[in-house]
Amino acid sequence: MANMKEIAKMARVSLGTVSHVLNNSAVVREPVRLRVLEAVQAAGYQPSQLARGLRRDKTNMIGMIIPDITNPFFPAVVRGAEDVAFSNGYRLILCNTDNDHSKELVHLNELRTYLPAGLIVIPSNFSDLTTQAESYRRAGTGVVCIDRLPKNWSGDSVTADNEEGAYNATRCLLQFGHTKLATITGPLHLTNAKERLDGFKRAMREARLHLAPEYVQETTFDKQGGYSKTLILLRLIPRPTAIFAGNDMIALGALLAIREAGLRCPEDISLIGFDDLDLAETTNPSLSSVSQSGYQLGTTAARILLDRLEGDKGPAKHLVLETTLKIRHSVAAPPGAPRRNRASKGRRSTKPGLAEERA
Amino acid sequence: MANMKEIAKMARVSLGTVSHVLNNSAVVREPVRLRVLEAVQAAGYQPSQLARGLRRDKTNMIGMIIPDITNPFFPAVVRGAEDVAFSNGYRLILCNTDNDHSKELVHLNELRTYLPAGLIVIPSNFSDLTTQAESYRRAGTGVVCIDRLPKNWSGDSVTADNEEGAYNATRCLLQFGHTKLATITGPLHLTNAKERLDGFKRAMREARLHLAPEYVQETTFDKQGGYSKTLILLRLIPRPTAIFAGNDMIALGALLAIREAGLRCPEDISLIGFDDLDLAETTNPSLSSVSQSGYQLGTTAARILLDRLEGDKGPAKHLVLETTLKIRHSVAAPPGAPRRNRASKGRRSTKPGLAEERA
DNA sequence: TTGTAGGCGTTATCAG
DNA sequence: CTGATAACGCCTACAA
Repeated sequence: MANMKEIAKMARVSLGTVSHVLNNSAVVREPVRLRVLEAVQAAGYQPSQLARGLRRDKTNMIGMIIPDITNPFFPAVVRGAEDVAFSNGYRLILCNTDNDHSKELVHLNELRTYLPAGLIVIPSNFSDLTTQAESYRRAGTGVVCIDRLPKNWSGDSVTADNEEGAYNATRCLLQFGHTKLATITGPLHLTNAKERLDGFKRAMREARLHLAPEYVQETTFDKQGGYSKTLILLRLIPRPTAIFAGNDMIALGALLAIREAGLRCPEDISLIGFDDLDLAETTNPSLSSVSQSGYQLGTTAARILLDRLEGDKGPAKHLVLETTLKIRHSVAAPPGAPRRNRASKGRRSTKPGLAEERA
Repeated sequence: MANMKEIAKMARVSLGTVSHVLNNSAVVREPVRLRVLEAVQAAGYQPSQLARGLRRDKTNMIGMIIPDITNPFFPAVVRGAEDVAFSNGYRLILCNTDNDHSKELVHLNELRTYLPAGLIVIPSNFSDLTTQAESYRRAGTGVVCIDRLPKNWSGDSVTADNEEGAYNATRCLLQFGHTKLATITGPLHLTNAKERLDGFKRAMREARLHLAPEYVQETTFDKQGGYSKTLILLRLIPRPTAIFAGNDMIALGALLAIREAGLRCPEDISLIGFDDLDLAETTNPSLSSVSQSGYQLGTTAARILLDRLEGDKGPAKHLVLETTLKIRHSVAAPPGAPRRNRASKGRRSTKPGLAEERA
C-alpha cells in the first residue's frame, strides 16, 4: 500500500507538506496542494490508522462491549452506536462478554492497547467497570455506560427510564382490574432489573395492594428463566391473574409455561414484558411490552462520546430515555371481572404524553 | 500505560530481551526470563497492538462486514465469528453496509489501513468485493465470503445449501398435496435468493407441475416485501395454496397479508420460510422454515481465516453447510384435500439424514 | 510557505 | 544468550 513518502515523491514535495495538506496543519500554496491531492487520488492513498494512532496517541476506534450480540435487544444498540460513530469517522470494535466479568476485563485491558477514542459499555454481571473506567479516564479516554450501571458508576450513562416504564405497565394491569399481580424480575443486582421491580412496587403501593413475597420471582433475563418461574407462580394459591415480566424473553417463557399449564393468555393470565422486541408483535397472543429504543440508546451514547472527544469537559451526564407502553393482546381483564372498556380506561390511566397503542 | 522500555528497566535487562521473552523469539536464561515476567505482571503490561501491528505489518483484528446487524439473521453469524476469533486472540471490527456497495467500499478501503489479519464479508447488493479482495490477497490478507457471493467470486466461501434447502421445503409442500405453489424470492441478483428459487423450481419440475411466471414474485428480503407480494399472489386466479418464502422476514410479511385478506394459515394457505429465526417458533401459527445455522456460518468462516493465517496455502475453499427443514404449524394439506397423515408422509418424503421435526 | 528530523512502541537484525 | 539499533508510517515542532 502506498505511504506518505511515495505520495511526496509523486507530488514532488516533501513528506511534511503532504501531511500538512492532509491535516490542514499549515497553509500550503494552492498549486502544491493540488498536486498533492492529485497524487493522493491517483494512488488511492489512505493514511495508516495504525501509524497515525501510534503517533497521535489515539485511534478512531470505539470499543463497544456488550453481553451478547445474539440477545435480540442488543443489535439495535450496536447499530445506533455504529451509525453515529461511522458518520463521524469512527469505527466500532465489538466485544461480547457473555455477562462474564472476567471476559469483560480481558476486553477492557486489551482494548486499551488499541488506544481507542472511547468506550461504550453495557456492563456484565458484577462488572468491575467503575475501576477500569477510572484508568481509561486518566488516559483521557471517555467511557459511556449504557442500559445498566455497575456498582458506584459515576461517569456518563444512558439508560431507559426503567422505573417509570415498569410503573406504567403495572398501572395498566391494575386498571384492567387485576389485583393479584406477580412479577418475574431479572437478576436484581442489575440496576435495570432492580429499577423495574421498584416501578412495579410503587404502582402496587399506590394501589394499596399487598404484594406477597412469593409473587416476586427473580431469575435470569431469558426464556428459560421466565418459563420456570412462571410454573412456580402458577402453582401459588391464589394464583396471580397478571404477570409483569422483567423483559420480553422472560415474558416469552411465561407465555410458554402458561400455555403448557393449560391456561390461556390473556383470558386467565395477563402478561406484559419489557423491551418491545420485534417478536412481541408476532407472538400468539401478541405481547404487550414496555418499549424502549435500543437504537436511540446507542446513538445517544455515541453522541456523548463524540462530544467528549470534541472537548466537552462538563460533569458526568446521566441521560434517561423515555419508554412507551405498547398494549397488545396479552392483556385483558381478569377472569370473572366485568368486561371493561379498556381503551378509554387505558388512556385515562396514563400520563399525558405517554404513548399507548393497540398494535 | 507502561511500555516495554519501562519493563526492561524494572527487570534490569535490555529492551530486546523483554521482546524475546514476550515472543519466545530467542531462548532467555530462566532467572532473567522470570524477572521479566514478574515485571510484566507487576506493571500489568500489555504490548501496544498498534505498535506491534505497525511493525509486523499485520494486526490481530478481523474486519467483519455485514449488511445490517439488526437483521435478525446476522447476529448469530457475527457471534460465531467472534467466538472463534476471540479464543484465538483476534478481535472483530464490525461494519454495517446497509447493502450499499459504496458504503461497503468505504469500509473495505478504510479497513486496509488497520492492516487486519483477515476479512469476513457478507457482500452487499452489487458488491464489488471480488476486485477489492484481490488487492487484499496480494497484501497477504485473507478474505472469506459468506452467506452469499458477489459476482465472479473465486476465493474462500461458506454458504448454506440454499438450493437443497429450498428443494426440500418445496417437496414437503408437494407431499402435503399442494399443486398450486408460489414463491416469493429475495433479490435474484443475490446468489442465495437465486439458489433458493432454483431449488424450488427443481422440485416443481420433478413433480411435473407447471409454474406460472406470476407465481414467482421477487422482492427484498424483508417483511414489507413479503407483505406486498403476498397480496399480489392472493389476488391470482387460481389462488396458490402454498407459498415458499425466500426467508423468514418475507414469510412474516406473508403471514400478515394472509391474515389481513381474511384467509387462514395453514387452512387456506401453507407457508414455509427460510433461516429459522427465533421468531419462527413464536408466530401464530408457528412458522415452518428451512433452518440454517448462522452461528456455524460465522465459526466456519473464522476457522478458514485462521487456517490461512497459519499458512494454509491450499486452493479456495467453498464450504456448503447443510440445512434442516423444520415443519411447524404453518403447513397443512390444501383446502378440500383429504386429511393426510403428515408425520409418516413427511418422514418418507425426506432423504435419509434430513432432520425434520414438528416443533 | 516548505522541508527536516525526532519519536510514538514494537520487532528484527546483528554484533558482542 | 543478550543488548544496541534500525525500521514500520505518520505527525509536529522547528528550522530554513
